[in-house]
Amino acid sequence: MSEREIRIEKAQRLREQGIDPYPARFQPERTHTIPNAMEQFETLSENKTTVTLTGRMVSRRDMGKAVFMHIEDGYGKVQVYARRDDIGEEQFAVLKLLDLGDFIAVSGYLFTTKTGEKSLHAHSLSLLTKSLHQLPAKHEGLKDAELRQRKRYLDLIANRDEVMSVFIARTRIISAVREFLDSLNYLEVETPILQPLYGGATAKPFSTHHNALDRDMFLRIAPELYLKRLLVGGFERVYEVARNFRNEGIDRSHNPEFTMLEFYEAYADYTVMMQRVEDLVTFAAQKALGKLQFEWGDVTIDLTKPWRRITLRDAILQYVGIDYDEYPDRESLLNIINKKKIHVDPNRGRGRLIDELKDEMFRAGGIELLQPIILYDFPVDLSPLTKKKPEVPGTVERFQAHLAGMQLATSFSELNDPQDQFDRFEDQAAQRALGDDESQTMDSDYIEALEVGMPPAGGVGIGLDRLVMALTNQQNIREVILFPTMRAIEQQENM
RNA sequence: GCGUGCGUAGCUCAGUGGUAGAGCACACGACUUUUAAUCGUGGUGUCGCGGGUUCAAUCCCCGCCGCACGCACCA
Repeated sequence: MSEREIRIEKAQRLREQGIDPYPARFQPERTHTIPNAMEQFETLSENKTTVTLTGRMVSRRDMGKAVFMHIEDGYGKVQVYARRDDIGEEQFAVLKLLDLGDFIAVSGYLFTTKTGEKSLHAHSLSLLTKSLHQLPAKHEGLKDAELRQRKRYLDLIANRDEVMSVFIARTRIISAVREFLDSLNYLEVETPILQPLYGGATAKPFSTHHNALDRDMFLRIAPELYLKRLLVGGFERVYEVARNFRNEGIDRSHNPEFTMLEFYEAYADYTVMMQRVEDLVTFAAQKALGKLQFEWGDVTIDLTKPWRRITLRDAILQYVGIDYDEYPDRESLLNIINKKKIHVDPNRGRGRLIDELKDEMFRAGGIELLQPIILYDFPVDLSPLTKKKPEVPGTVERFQAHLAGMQLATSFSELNDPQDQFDRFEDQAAQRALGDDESQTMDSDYIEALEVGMPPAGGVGIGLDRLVMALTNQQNIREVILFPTMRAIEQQENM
């Protein structure tokens, strides 16, 4: 007989004794959360005040006519001491049918055991929920990475402190991000996830079909083009905490669905947005986690402002030893790259080659480049939505913030010249025709919006999952996403 | 997508070409202040799935599935 069958039978025996293993309500009601009761331990125990605590039974030591156990609620853990003489024959018999994992309510008074543990001395207890499965072994935890992600509830139970603290941090960070933007009079908005055209980033989309409209649609790869339509409409500062979907590979820093913060500000340019990014990240870190220094593996990352700012050109020159401005065409740049024995895809355009040099830079820069850094002034090739920098031909007003070696934010002065935007889309379409299936598609409604007039504006996209990774020392994005995308496995029958 | 590694009890892990083990958990018993409680007794199983080699496969080979890591792609 399996553990599950044993527990189902126990539930049946409880029912036969008139006890519902899944009661709709219980009396008396919970009086305190566990930490709440512990905070008031002195007073409550002195007066032997009756308190009722609830939680999942996570350990248990049977001592004949008495039982010690620990119960855990959403906030803390406490030991319960239940003697037959205190709770009575009937309830003690019920207690004998309870298992690790069951939720119970316990009423009694707080006291300190002779070994010094603050505990709850039960005078009555009741079953709230019967558990039909064994909990993972308490001392080993749940280590299997696959099980941890597929059955996150088990992960949360077994590795409670570590796992819960990461996700609590995540929520606090995102709350702090909202607080920061709200305080600057940014308006949080929602834009379509289901889109007739996808744009705002270079990525492959997930496509789907709307039956009633008989139309193919896409899950958004970015909210960008909608948010900027709102600038056209007259909102000056908008942001969205946007779940995006990109039909691409999965690795330690990529999940097919991920959360991106985008915010746009009229009358600002990318230099203003640099300040915003620094301020936002440091505010969120300080507010949510109370510090600006963070462990990242063996290194301490320091978010203290100001962050290092360097042009992409200078950074690549410093760390890779190539000044790409000296190689203005694709062939000469590829030539020097090959001479330096840097491995790149030889079929790339010049912009892509520079992008690869940027990656090479982070490999070469080592731990120095784990610190926050802002790289600015990018080649125009890869930035179809970015305003050109008038002083430097071939360059756009764009920056990327990197943290812990990951690209954290990308930002630019938003292109608002409809003709220029049209030409860039055309250019993208040409690249698409050449087989680049990630180039952006012509969005003529967006062009029309720009024709109506979008004020000059700066915009930022920040990968919030990655921000959380950096601030919680998690090296894999799946550790900061509660239910990361998994491959399908055949469903177990009878589960 | 490619390469490497891994997949054994509920959990954490050993192990072997001769039909599978430990600790925890679990079952039964003892114990009314224990806390990795203790003591006694007893099981745990499609050894990821499918095929092949072999007298015999959990082990060797092939394919598949899943996961991890690296590369590619991307944020």
